[in-house]
Formats: sequence, C-alpha cells, structure tokens
Amino acid sequence: MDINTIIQGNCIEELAQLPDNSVDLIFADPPYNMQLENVLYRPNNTKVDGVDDEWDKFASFAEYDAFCTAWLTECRRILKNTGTIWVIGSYHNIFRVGAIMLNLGFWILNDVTWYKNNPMPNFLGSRFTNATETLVWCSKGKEHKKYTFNHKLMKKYNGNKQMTSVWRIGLCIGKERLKGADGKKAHSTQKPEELLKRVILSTTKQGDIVLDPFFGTGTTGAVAKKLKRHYIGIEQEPKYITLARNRIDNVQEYFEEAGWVEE
Amino acid sequence: MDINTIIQGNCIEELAQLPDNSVDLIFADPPYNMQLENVLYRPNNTKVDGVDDEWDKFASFAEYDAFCTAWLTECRRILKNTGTIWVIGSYHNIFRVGAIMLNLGFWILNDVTWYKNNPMPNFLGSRFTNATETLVWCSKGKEHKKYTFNHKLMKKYNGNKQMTSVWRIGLCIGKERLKGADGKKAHSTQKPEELLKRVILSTTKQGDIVLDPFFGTGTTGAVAKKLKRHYIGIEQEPKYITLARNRIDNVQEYFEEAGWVEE
DNA sequence: TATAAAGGTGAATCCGCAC
DNA sequence: AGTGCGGATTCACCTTTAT
Repeated sequence: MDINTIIQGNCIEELAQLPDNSVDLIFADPPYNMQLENVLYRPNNTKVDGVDDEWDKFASFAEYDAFCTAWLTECRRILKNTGTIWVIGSYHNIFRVGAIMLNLGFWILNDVTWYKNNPMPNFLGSRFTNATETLVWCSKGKEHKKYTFNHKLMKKYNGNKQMTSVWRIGLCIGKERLKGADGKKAHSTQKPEELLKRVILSTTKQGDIVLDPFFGTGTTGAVAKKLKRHYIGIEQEPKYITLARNRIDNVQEYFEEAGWVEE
Repeated sequence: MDINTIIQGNCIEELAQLPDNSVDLIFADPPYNMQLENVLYRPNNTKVDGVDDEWDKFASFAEYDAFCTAWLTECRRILKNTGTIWVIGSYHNIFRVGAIMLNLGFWILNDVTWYKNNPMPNFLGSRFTNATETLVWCSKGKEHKKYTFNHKLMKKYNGNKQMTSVWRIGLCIGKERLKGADGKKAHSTQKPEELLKRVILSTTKQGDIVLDPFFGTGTTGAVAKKLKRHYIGIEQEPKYITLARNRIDNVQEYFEEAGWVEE
C-alpha cells in the first residue's frame, strides 16, 4: 500500500482497494447534502456564494444514506483495531451520518463541536447564527479500547487543562485559504489547518498513516506532513488533486518540531 | 384541552389523546441512557433488560428508534403549523433522534449547542471532556415558514448582537437543583432554567401553550409560568409529578415582567 | 509611513405577499 | 407552483483604498 499519495477516483471504489486493518486514522469530510435552493442576499444586496457544487447534490435521503453506508463500511474494514475515525458535518447531514455509524458498529468517543469564531450571520433574523460544525469521533467498536489518544499532549496544548469537546477555531480565510487564478476560493469548503492539527495530534503518533477519503485540496495531507505522519488521500476531482499536490510539496515539517509528541 | 396541567401516564398514549395542531411549542428531553446504563425502552416506554450480544444490540437500536418514531410522530401531529419543536440529547441518542426527525418531515432550523460551563471531566484521560449537549430545533416542515422566532428579543438578550447557536450555560446545581428528603438530587437529569428560558423566550409569545412529553420535575412548566406562557406536561412517574406540582405552585410570574416581550 | 475608512466574504437548508 | 417585488436584515476578519 502506497503512502503519502493521492488516489484519483471514486471514493467507494478506491476505498475497496485498500487492505483490512491498515490505517491508523481516518478523517472524513463528506458532502453535506446542503439542499440550497434560492439565492441569498446580504443586507447590502450582494449575493452569498453558497455551496452549489455538483458533488453536494443527492436525489433523496435514501440515496445519501446508501452513499454514507457504503463508504463508512469500507472505512471500518480498513481501520486498524487501534485506530479511530473522525467525520465532520453540519446539521444537514451529521445526524444521518452519526446514526449510520452507530448502526455499523462504530463506538462514539466524543461529539466534538467546532465553535466558529467568525460564522456568517443569519441575515434575515429567522434563526440563530449557525456557529458550529460537528465532528463525530469513534473507535472501531465498543470492544476496541486500545485506541490512540494523546491525553497529556492535548492537555499541554490546552494550557495544562484537559481539552474539552468544544474547539474554538476560526474559519479558513485569508492567506490560508487557497485561491484560484481568478482570485476566488479554490474549494468551497476548505477546512482550517488548526482543526486538522487537533485531530491528528490527539489521535495519532509520529509515523502513523492517516486516510482521508474526501481529500479536496489536501488540508489533511498538509497537516499530516507537518506533524510527521503519513497520509493517503482519495479525491475524485483532478483540479483539486493538482492543488493539493502543489500545496503538500511546499509544506515543511516544521510544526513546532520538538513539542508535539506525547510523552 | 386542559392547560397548565400535568398528565400522569405513558408518553405515547397520552400524546395520542391530544388534538391536532393544538400546541405552539414542544420541548422534549427524552431518555437517552441506551448502552450507558444498560437500560432500554420499548416503543411503549416499558424497560428492556440490557443485553450484550451484537444481535440484541442492533435490536435495541431498532427499539429505541421505534419508540422515538412513535412519540415524535404524535408531536408533529399535535404541533401547530406556526409551532416549533426542541429536542435535547447527547451523542448517545441525538444522532438517531435527529435522523428520525428528518425522516418524519421536520425541518431543522438550528442545532443548538449547550456548552456547559462546568462539565464533569473525563477522569481516565481517555477522551475529551464531554462539554456539550445538543438541542435540535425544528419547524413542522420545510413549507411551514411562519414559525415564531423572537429574533429582536434574543438579540437584545445577547448584548445587542445576534444570538448564536452556542449557549454557554452551567449545569443545574445548587439551590436550583431539586433535592429529595435524603438530600440527594431528586431527578438525575434536571435541566437548568436558563436553558428553558432561552427556548421559551425565543420561540413562543405570551399566552402560548408549551407541551413537554417528558416533564420530569417540571422545569418547562416552571419557566413557562414565570414567562406567562401555558404548559402541558406528561410524566409517567408520580413522584416526579408531586415534585413538579409543588415547584410550579411556588413559582411567581416575576421573570423580568416587562422586558421579555418581543416588540 | 501610519492610520482610517471602505469593501469583500464565509458549508446558508435565512421572507411574505400579491398575482 | 412559479414569479416578482417591497421590505427588513449582519458579524468577524481580511484586503484594498483613501487620508
């Protein structure tokens, strides 16, 4: 099995090629199935650039459930018994994803709340500002108790207090956000590196293999490399793979070299 | 339909007695101690003895799902078209509950995170401190857009900035926590009044009817009375009803009388 | 050069009514 | 059900332009 590589292809089909019990961590950022229909305007009459990508469209709940059941089934097979899996989502999809994971035998360890510093407000005053996304963190099953969790390291990272399941992190904006030739965002849902840093620091050791079945522009790979972990990415869109390869090639293994190892 | 009353009986059976389109708000805090304490509920809310093998584990999920499908179906029937429903849970159950609500046609407006000031630490250092519970807030369906939401009031309540979906509230402790004759907590999952205050303030008007199918010690009723709303509670355990009646009788309608009305 | 003002933007299921 | 239009509605952070 090749490591530090990006596989171009269909997520479920490519997962099926990977061997049993072979990766230490899985981070998955699947399509959320947002179901946006109308154009939303800000109070100053500019348009909100919503997620209208084809990869986020599903015909029905049943189709979305079947898709998630398929890729999550493969993920559970591929995961080592000492490994864990993270899946991120919003209220649009995370309840379905979480229920499917339970049905497949995954054992939930935490539901981590990404509490955004700077969420987009609700412009019409019709709801509360949607300020979070949710990460479900699971072991392979109730009986698999010897999973990696770097408790002391995360406590140190958190000012010597036990880290909680609420992570206050800003959106991926500014210099970190990859831009296309037109100056627009290159990917509609790029995640902040701080989020992946916490995921990888807390639940892998140096040299471990991290699998990301929805690699996108490669945030998981970039952070894995910085932290001296290995990565395997699967991504369908060639344009994202090009961006990710270039990004990761330019990454240095510099992330606070000495500090971030569990004692 | 009687208001400001507590109905003793089985949740699903008593919900079935209530008329269509008759309540303005539902707040539900269903049981969620599935695997944790090996207590499971059948669809008729009777307890199931805990079991450990894989087949029965799946059967247990199925029975919990059937139970939730039953009471949530009744809730949707009873709810006015202008009403909304809140359901609170933890990672043990909220994914199943959320998926069922979507399947029944409820339309999620927000997933609100109760971010606890003072959560119990993870003593073994095997997970992150579980610092949240989740509230799913839904309208009756995608097509029902004229639900009550007191946006300006919540903005005022929140220091003149739009309230977000993260609510920082402490656990119910101290004087607020009801104690039994033995000095121990009278109910294992009593919710803080601040939580219910935000729920009721944001999504009802004075004089509205609030239904709580899992009334417990009556936090919903007590806060509803303080805020000049009406309540209907359903509770199976007579000992909790006694506590709740006494509690609500001693409540005064004093909660910042003039201030908390949407302009 | 420094500071201030103006403009852009983020995984968004964001309205109500008349015709 | 679709279309069109009046009217109410926003927070943090980054970039660009102006003073």
